[in-house]
Amino acid sequence: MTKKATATWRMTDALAAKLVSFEGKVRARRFAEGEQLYRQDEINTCFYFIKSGLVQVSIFRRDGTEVVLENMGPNALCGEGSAFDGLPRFSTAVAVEPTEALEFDTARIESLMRADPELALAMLRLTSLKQRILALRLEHLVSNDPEDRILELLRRLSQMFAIDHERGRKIITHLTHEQIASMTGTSRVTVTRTMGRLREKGMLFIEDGFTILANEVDS
Amino acid sequence: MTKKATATWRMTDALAAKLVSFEGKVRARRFAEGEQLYRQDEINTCFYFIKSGLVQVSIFRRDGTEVVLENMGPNALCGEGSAFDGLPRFSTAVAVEPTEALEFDTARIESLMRADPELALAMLRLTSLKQRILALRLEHLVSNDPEDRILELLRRLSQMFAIDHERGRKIITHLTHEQIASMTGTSRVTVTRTMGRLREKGMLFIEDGFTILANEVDS
DNA sequence: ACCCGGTCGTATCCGGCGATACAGCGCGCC
DNA sequence: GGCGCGCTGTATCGCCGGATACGACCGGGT
Repeated sequence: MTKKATATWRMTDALAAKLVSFEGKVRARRFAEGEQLYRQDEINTCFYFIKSGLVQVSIFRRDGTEVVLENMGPNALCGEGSAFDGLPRFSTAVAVEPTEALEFDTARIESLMRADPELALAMLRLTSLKQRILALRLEHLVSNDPEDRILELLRRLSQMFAIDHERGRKIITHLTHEQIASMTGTSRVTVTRTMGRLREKGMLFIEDGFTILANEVDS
Repeated sequence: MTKKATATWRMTDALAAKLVSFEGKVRARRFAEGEQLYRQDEINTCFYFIKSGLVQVSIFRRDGTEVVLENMGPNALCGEGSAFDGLPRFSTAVAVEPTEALEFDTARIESLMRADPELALAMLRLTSLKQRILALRLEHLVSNDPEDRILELLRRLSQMFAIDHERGRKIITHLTHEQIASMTGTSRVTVTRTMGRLREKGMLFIEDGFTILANEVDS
């Protein structure tokens, strides 16, 4: 029941390799637990490639509630959204574990891209992936059915982190019901209720703290 | 009460100019009303810059319901999401008016970007903007309050299309309640109910078919 | 004039989610 | 060991949005 490794996002190894190759050419940074990489509403032009640690990216709503967008683990990129369009950041990123990251500055990215034209393509592929994930989350959030919302999250985790298991795909990321609630826009109670129902239906199993998504449910 | 000009998205002029400058270097295409630019689940590598016309981008859910992502009007880009990551398209784009577009192929984009390094940067700025819009929609979709969901849409339209008006910002895009419902994940009935409430509260006015968003509501 | 399709307004009913409260439980910490 | 904290499982209740149905209105077409 390791509490660690709760990441909910990562990129393909090829893209990660491309970004890692800039080690030495960009600033290396370390963030302590609880330190912010960037904060909602501020304007700056940096984005971060996470080498190790864990960063929670979330939006704080007017009413004070927090919407968790992702937990970015090793080999994830964050902050590139507001780094490029020059508008205030729409999310906040805080390290929930000690974190090592590479800091790219879009003010200097042009010269980096000139030196390595593949960087631009890699970035585009990556932002495209993020766009896809966001659109799919949207698709399921318009539904008010919590089962739908939660299954979408589990399927995504299954694709990104799960390993094969006799009864399905074992998701090696552990999220509390409260975290799931905050990512799916439901209440904590509804998450347990819904996951209970899913278990009864045989779409889901719990084994020593890990969630197993039945194959036939796995899209 | 023109029925036309129902676009819900456009980009800044500077970015549009950059893409228009490729006229002649990429394929020009025309789509008849009802024709599809691309279809959900298929794989291909093209994306489109819309010169004139109107294209509806939507996701069809398993249960048959349709989630409208955007109505792309002149100076909008669509399809770049699945063009770059090589995965099946997550949305369908169909021309709802006769449409002229420039067709970019990511298979050839590398040479285009080499010829004009600014293209990559323009694309990144654009996908970043889309990421922002999607994230903000997400922020409000997690809320189950229809008022919240609908105001988010209206604010966005206000920023993109509205003109100043004595009582607020006049949104020159006309959407039916049904379209709003499909974009906000509520029912048609709830949209009229909610907009009625907003009108009573003085946050909203209707004038010859156009919606006016009161200034103090305009974020 | 007539019909008709699309849109907006409104009523009723039902189901299910959110809020709240509380009980069991595992784990870590003093 | 004992205590406390965070997580999970349930119960109750109130409220509100979805489904459905129906009527009014408007514009276009024949």
